[in-house]
This record gives sequence, structure tokens and C-alpha cells, in this order.
Amino acid sequence: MVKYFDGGLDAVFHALADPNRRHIVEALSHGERTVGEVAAPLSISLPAVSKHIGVLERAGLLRRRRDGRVHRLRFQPDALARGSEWIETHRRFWEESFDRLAGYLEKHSTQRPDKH
Amino acid sequence: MVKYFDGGLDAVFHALADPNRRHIVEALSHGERTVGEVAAPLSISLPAVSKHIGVLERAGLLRRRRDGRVHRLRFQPDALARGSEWIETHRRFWEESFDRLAGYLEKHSTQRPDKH
DNA sequence: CTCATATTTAACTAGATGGTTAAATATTTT
DNA sequence: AAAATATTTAACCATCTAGTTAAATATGAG
Repeated sequence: MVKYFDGGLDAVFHALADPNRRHIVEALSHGERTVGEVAAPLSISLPAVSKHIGVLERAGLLRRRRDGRVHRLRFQPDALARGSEWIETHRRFWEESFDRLAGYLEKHSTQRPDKH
Repeated sequence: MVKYFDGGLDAVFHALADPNRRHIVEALSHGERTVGEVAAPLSISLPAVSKHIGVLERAGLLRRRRDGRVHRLRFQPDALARGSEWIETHRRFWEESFDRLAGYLEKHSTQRPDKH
């Protein structure tokens, strides 16, 4: 199996593919929160939240700081930026293709372009 | 049964969390491709590719057009835009928090803000 | 009609995921 | 020291995933 290194995009997108985990990221996007604070509005058990936090942590989306008996979680925007970059790169490719087609159509406005 | 069936964020991010599927999206970002063309560079069986295409299709990331015995696949950037929007929204929240903190520090430059 | 090509569907499998409850660990409070 | 609080780890389970090979479907070509 040809598994190429992709800079953690698998982990980042996988982490974002769950509504509870996105909810956690949303909570952290407003500031630092403890595990309990982040867990409160979710309708799952604390161990389940703990696992979700682990997934986000391994994906690089949050950082944990132990403060006494609470763990304070902090959003880590760089990992999110990596996901965003991949998406924007491919949206841009598409838009450029679209622009090239538009340009072609402008020059050859009476005929439709070949399919390839 | 298939878990990620609609074009929601779960489905979009889940679809992007696999390198083979991202490779397919990359191929399509350069233009329309058939199933066979998209499958050629991947080191997995055709049925496996067919399933990946189904995942991308259900996530709204591509559209299929039957043309004789080939299926032509077209990238669908709107779904990607939805993923991007979620990411950018939360990066923005974070940056705004950061800006507010910066503004606070500017006004109260001799003291550090409370951790709260 | 028959053969070849393009793609999907079916049936199966090993391993991952997301949830649970119960127990363990670490720290603060009394 | 004992009790309370915050969080993780362990053990378990049902379902989902990503892959496989073999068979089915649909269309095109000779």
C-alpha cells in the first residue's frame, strides 16, 4: 500500500468530521476551556469527551495545559490552517480552470470548446 | 448502511480525510475525468475506487455524468466551499479573540491580563 | 449475436470508531 | 487522613470503514 506522508491532513479532516468534535473546537475558538466546561453542553459521557479531545489533540487542533486538577484546552489554529490551505488550493485550481475556460469562450464565442 | 450520506459537514470532512479520495479531488480539480482515468494512478482495486467516488459524490464533492459506457466525473466546488467556510469562520473567531487581546494589552500595557 | 470495455454490486474480512460503564489516578478541600 | 472533584484508562460492544475477489450490468465494437 503506497501510503504517502501528507502532513497530517488525514488526522485534521478526520477530527473535523464529527459534530461533537466540531462543537469542542467552536467552544475553544472563543477562548481557553477546561475539559469539564467543554463537555457540559455535549450529550455524551465524560470518557467519550476525553477521547474526542485526544483525537483533536493528536490532529494538532488543540493544546492541553495541566493546571492543578483541571486540564485547560487551547485552540491551535495552525492545524486548521493546514486543512484550509488544502481546500483553498484545490478551489483555486478549479477557479483557474474556470477562468481559462471563460477566457477561451470569450475568444471563440461562437463555438463551444472541445471536450478534450 | 452508509453513515455519511448527505452533503453535510460530517460528510465533506470525512470524504477529505482519506488520501486516495483527496487524490481523486486533485485529479478533478484540473478538469473532468472518467472513473478509469481517476483510478489509474491509485494503487487500489477499481471497486475500491468506485466506493471512494460514491463517498465523494454523497458528500457533494463531485457530480457524475453518464456518457456512453464511461462515467465522467466533475469536481463540485460548492461542497468544498462549505468546509472552507466552517474552517475560516473558526479561524476568524480565534483571530478576533487574538485582536481583542492585543487591543487590551495595548490599553493596559503595564499589566498582564487576568487568566479568568 | 458475441466479445470486449467500463463500471457497479455483492459478499466478505480485519481493523478502526464512537459510545458505554466501572475503575484508576491526580489534586484540592475539609 | 478522608472525601470530593476533575480527568483518564480499561474493558467491552455495535457499527462503520476500506480493502479484497467474484459476479452482474451496461454499452460499444466486430
